[in-house]
Amino acid sequence: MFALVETTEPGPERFRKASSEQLDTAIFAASACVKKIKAGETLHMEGDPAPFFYQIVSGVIKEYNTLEDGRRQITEFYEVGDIFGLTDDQEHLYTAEAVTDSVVRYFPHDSLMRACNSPALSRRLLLLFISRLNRSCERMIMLGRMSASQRVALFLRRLAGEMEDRGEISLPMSRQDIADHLGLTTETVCRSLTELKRKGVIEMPSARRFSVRDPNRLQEVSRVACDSV
Amino acid sequence: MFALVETTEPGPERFRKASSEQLDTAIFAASACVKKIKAGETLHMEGDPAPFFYQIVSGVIKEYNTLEDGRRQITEFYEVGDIFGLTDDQEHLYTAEAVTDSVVRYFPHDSLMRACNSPALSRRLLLLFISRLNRSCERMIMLGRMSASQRVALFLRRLAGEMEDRGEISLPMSRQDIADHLGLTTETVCRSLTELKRKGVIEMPSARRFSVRDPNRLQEVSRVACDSV
DNA sequence: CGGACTTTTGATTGACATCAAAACGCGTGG
DNA sequence: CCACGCGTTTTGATGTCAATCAAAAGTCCG
Repeated sequence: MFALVETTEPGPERFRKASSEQLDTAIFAASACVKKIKAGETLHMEGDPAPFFYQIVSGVIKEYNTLEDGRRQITEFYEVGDIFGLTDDQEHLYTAEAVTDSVVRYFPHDSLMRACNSPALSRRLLLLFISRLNRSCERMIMLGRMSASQRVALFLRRLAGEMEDRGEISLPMSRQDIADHLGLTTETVCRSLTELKRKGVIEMPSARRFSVRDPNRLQEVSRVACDSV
Repeated sequence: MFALVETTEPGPERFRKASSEQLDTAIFAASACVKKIKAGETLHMEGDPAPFFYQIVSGVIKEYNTLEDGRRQITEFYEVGDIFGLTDDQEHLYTAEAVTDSVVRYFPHDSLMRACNSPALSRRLLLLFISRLNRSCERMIMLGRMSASQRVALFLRRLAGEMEDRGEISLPMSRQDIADHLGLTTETVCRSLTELKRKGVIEMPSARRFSVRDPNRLQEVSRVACDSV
């Protein structure tokens, strides 16, 4: 369980959910406990003490910040195998909330520092963080320089890419969540999705499922300026 | 030179340029070489092979991505002591270009992996990366959820905070650079600055220098919605 | 079936981008 | 020292994309 997994690169993507995300946690396992949480429940809030960090066994967890006026920025959706809740000081900077019913295992915060005694694990951790930084950089480009439809298209592409699926893909998060992740409003997310459906780029049998009908068009939309035709 | 520096925390800031940024590079030093580059010259481009990573001896370096249509997203400005150019595979994902005439020392890429043999250094690296991730998360909030004036105010506050100065602070980068960092246009950056000047929050003796007249107001502007009064 | 929440569509507004041009700096050469 | 040219910064006028406001349609569950 949670073996050191090496996957092949999925293609010429400049940014990708790193294979190193699949981190061997066997070394932590001795001290690991498991916890179930229901959709909508929070694991911890911003400012809470951080005795633990987590790895997802099943489900989806979102990590976000809240501004004074209630606006949120979801920094990441985590899935099976992902590790989150790492912090340098003793408190969490983000709120972690379950998107779906989930199971996580948790590890004492200091086991991370102990992990540094193992060169092999240190390297894995280093690679994990580098890939996280690269992903977060992609986010900056998205948030800083892309149009609404580009953001939505890229988001779908990432989901589809990770799922490695040609069939139907689940969209476990709400429109509000997507909006808070992409720096948009629910209405704008909806309109962008409608646009993609109208053009025949994607299909949505229900609000929380989609499939990519025209991967090239989807890539096109997420790469260049905005809408044509 | 480049001793292990521990600084005290500057205050109740949730995000900050981590003290751990000051990383002991003595262990790399055996293999270190020094390079000078002039303002506007690039150290490396996106896609270049990445035999080295860097630490700044003097000057300011910007790291950015370019989109197909020429738009840029500057992911970070690095200053004295900062380390950059770290990558997991063998090529750089970002372009690094000197903002001012600069001096950098560079280290072979694999010395990073060798560093993992030292538990102490591994811990330092881990903390460095965690603080980088936290900073990049602050960026996401800024880009995703803040107004133009909030972004500019926050940018100035970060500069002022890092400089730890009550007097005049240098603004080494151009308006275009600031815009490309904040996800805005030069014009909007200008207008926001003019606004702050008009309100008496900052003073600008020249386009590339400023001082904070009213730190509280500056904080206020960077925190809540937008302009009042 | 009814109520509450989520998603979608429509109308309007507003913030920032874009387009355009003036003002300002700054280095070069007369 | 001043005139010139060029790049950067600033201001102004206008346009546009996404936010906001509002309401209808769809979905889930008791």
